[in-house]
Amino acid sequence: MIIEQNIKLAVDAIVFGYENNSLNVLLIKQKYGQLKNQWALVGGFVKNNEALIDAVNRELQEEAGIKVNYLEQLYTFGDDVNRDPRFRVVSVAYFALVNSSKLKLTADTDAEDAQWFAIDNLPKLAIDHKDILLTAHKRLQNKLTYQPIGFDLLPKEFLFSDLENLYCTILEKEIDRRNFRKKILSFGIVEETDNYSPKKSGRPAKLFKFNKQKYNKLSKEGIVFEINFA
Amino acid sequence: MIIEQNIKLAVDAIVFGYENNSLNVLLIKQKYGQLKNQWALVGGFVKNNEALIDAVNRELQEEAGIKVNYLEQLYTFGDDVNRDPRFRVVSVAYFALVNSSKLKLTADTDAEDAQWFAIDNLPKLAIDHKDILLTAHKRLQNKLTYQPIGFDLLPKEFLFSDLENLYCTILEKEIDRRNFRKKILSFGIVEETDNYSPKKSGRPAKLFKFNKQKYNKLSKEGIVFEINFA
DNA sequence: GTATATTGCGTACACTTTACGCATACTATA
DNA sequence: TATAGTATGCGTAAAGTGTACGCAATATAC
Repeated sequence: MIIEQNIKLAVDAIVFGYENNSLNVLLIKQKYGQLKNQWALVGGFVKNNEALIDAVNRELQEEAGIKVNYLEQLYTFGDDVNRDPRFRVVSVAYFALVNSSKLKLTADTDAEDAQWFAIDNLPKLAIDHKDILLTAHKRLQNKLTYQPIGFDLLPKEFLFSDLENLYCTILEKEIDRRNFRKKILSFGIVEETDNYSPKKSGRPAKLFKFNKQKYNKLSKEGIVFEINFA
Repeated sequence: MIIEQNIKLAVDAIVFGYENNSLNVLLIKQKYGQLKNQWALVGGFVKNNEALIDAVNRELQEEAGIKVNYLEQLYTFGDDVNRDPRFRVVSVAYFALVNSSKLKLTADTDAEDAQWFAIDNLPKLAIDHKDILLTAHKRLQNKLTYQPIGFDLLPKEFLFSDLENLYCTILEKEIDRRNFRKKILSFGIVEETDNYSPKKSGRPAKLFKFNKQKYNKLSKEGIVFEINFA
């Protein structure tokens, strides 16, 4: 009975990037096989002696040439036995964040092309990858409200206005600039630097940075970092 | 390359029950194979044309003879390629809740025995099932604070003191009885019935019931049900 | 009756969220 | 160099929520 099992196991990664007030997703164009030339999530089959997480990182490297800042398991898609037209595939989806501003995408071994797409302007996607992407989008929106993961989408040093716009863009709502600043600063996990950003107009703004060590410390003490704006 | 994949896919269920101020977990004693006579989570291999969720419900029926009130995917365990001594198994774990008070466990086809164990008095478990269980326990504690899933552990009609004790027991902390009552009632998703519970001492207490329709309605409107007590 | 136990309601105080005012420090342009 | 425009950074009052209790009500046990 066990020996007869004929289910393939894959991993997929939903990689989010943020640039110019736009939330973007990394997609690759399939190079081979039945799904050739279709846009799809980064992903592939798990090797026999490979941890799931290693499989994801390998595919990220092979298909887009990148390393990500944040990676966590999202959900395992395996209820629709026909989700893949080729044969039964159960896919463990992972949720990833990168700072895309200085990133160079290089479609490698298995991909014809790798590109960023705005979340609100996606192409047609292979099989059920659109559903997976929507699940990931919800997770991102949700997680952003109680865990400071937005920093993984930004450069090391950033403006408060960038951080604020990131929250506005991802959560799709207006946030009072002054209350947002107060709230974030009250957590004590962002610090101002001595640097200023070159700007076109308005008062020069300090660059800030995220103190990950302090966050980890406070997090272990059970302190929560919730952002809740009506 | 795909054809050479040799990974087995399983599902496991962590079933929680609550009785007499004790949070319990359902375990089964393995009947066959290399893990014979070891206590383990309900679970087994997924069939070729079976949805993951169907596999879980089937195993719950086959190994313990039960249907559960609440079921959701928890996490997929597949990073340690040697977690199962027999061969590589990736397991999709599910998190389940039942009202165990009127439940009859019947170790069926694949199980030698099926029993409840208090979460703080567990036997030695097969392979990595202890880790899976701990993950589920954390999820339960966490989820209870923002989603009204406690009702799935109680009978249809229950005392406010039962509900309160359930929260105290699972969250492992003291809760002010009067503030808890106010908070829960403010959600508008529990209603009093005309029935009273037979008690040994103290003022007779009304039985309450959970209004799931109303919860679903309010939930869709974006209302959150957070319980946060210091 | 008196002691004990549990329920159900109410209220004051502290703390957090929310809305918004305004000085500051730069650029752009006449 | 005056003036308009723009974004930053700090502060404060009002509304809302959480927290810590007090206490009457209604049962059982003796």
